Amino acid sequence: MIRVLLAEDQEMVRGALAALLSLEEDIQVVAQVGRGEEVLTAALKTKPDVALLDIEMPGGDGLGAAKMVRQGLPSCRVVILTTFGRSGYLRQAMESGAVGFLLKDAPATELALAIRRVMAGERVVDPELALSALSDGSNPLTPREQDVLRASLDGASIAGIAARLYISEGTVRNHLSAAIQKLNAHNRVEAARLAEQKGWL
Amino acid sequence: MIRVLLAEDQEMVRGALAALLSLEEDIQVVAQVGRGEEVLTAALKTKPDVALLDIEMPGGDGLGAAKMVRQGLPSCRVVILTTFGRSGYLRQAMESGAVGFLLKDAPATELALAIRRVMAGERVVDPELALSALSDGSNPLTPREQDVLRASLDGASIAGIAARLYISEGTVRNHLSAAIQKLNAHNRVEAARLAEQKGWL
DNA sequence: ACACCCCTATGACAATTGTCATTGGGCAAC
DNA sequence: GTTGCCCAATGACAATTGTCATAGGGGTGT
Repeated sequence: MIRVLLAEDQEMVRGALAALLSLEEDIQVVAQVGRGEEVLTAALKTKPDVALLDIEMPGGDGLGAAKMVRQGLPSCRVVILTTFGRSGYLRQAMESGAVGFLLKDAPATELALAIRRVMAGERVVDPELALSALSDGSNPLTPREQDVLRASLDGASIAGIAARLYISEGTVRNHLSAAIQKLNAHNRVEAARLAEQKGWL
Repeated sequence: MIRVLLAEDQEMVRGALAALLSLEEDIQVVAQVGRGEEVLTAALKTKPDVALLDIEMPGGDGLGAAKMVRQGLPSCRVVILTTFGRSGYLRQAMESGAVGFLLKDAPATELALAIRRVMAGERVVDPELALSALSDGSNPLTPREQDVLRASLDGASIAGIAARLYISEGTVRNHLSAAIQKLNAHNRVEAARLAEQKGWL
């Protein structure tokens, strides 16, 4: 019996995935959580064989949770299950010690298969996504550039960003200008959109 | 036996929801589709009692599909199941003839309950969301203002928007300026974000 | 017929934004 | 200890963006 921990913030989706997995004879969902920070605690308590983690969650994302699980319960294999096929996410997931990376777009039948495959010691990654992660290269943005772009996402003004980050407006404009050029964008909004799309923020 | 049509673009979520519903003795999923344009055809062929529709789908959104189902198969009750609790979505859903509006954040147990309730002739809407739809009022934006905001979402320049809509740059700036004021924003990006968040685009 | 709103457009002005050159401090690699 | 990178800052300049007044055409409703 494969013991699975399920982390996913949308309750209805989580419950539905649990129902899906419960149809499999050899799989048992032993824990369900809806927040990143609850993952490790639940893992330590229930000792699952596989942790199935969403990335976007309140209270700490699934990538951070993956790292903590690897540390605190090395016997547990981590599989990321996410909506977005962002190359940066895949890269971070692998660096965090995940052995699987699934998209919610994939057929429902893939889920149980993937779980069995990681239990058999294989890695499970959509080959197309793996390719795009390679061709996209790694994140070219410095930490500060990521900060200013993240702060640009909701339409804040330069003055607003500067205030939020406690730096001068000129510095904000310098970072933005650098990011815009690295990403081949024409303004900060496009740059922020591009960076987010690749999972670089 | 309640016959249900399921429309949801993420295959894994769709399959999982189907598994969830199949656990109920009195519910049967008779059709599954992943695109808006497939909804009506499938509904006419399988004559479901309830159509469970996601909003964001490729090939025509769930709100348009709801209207078509109401027209083509009046006996079928439409329930919207969506990630985003946007007041504009709720309003449009009701205008499209939906009798239920569920969030994917809601507990998984709610789903079957909601289906049974709409079959009993009730309407099912999150009360909190209904309130915010009332307090938000209706969409204050003119069609053209919505166009320019939608075109602003991806960070296009004024020149780019003007080209896309075949109007002069000056006109674009007029529409944007009007929208910014109506939404109490400080620039077009913030305005676009606010409008999208309310389901006004 | 008239009022009203929407769309389109222009010109002018002010404010914000993006670019570039330059400086200086801190830190890590070699 | 020198090189290189990141961060922060300033000033100046150019480009883009937002505001406002104004105006004509088209459609709707009364």
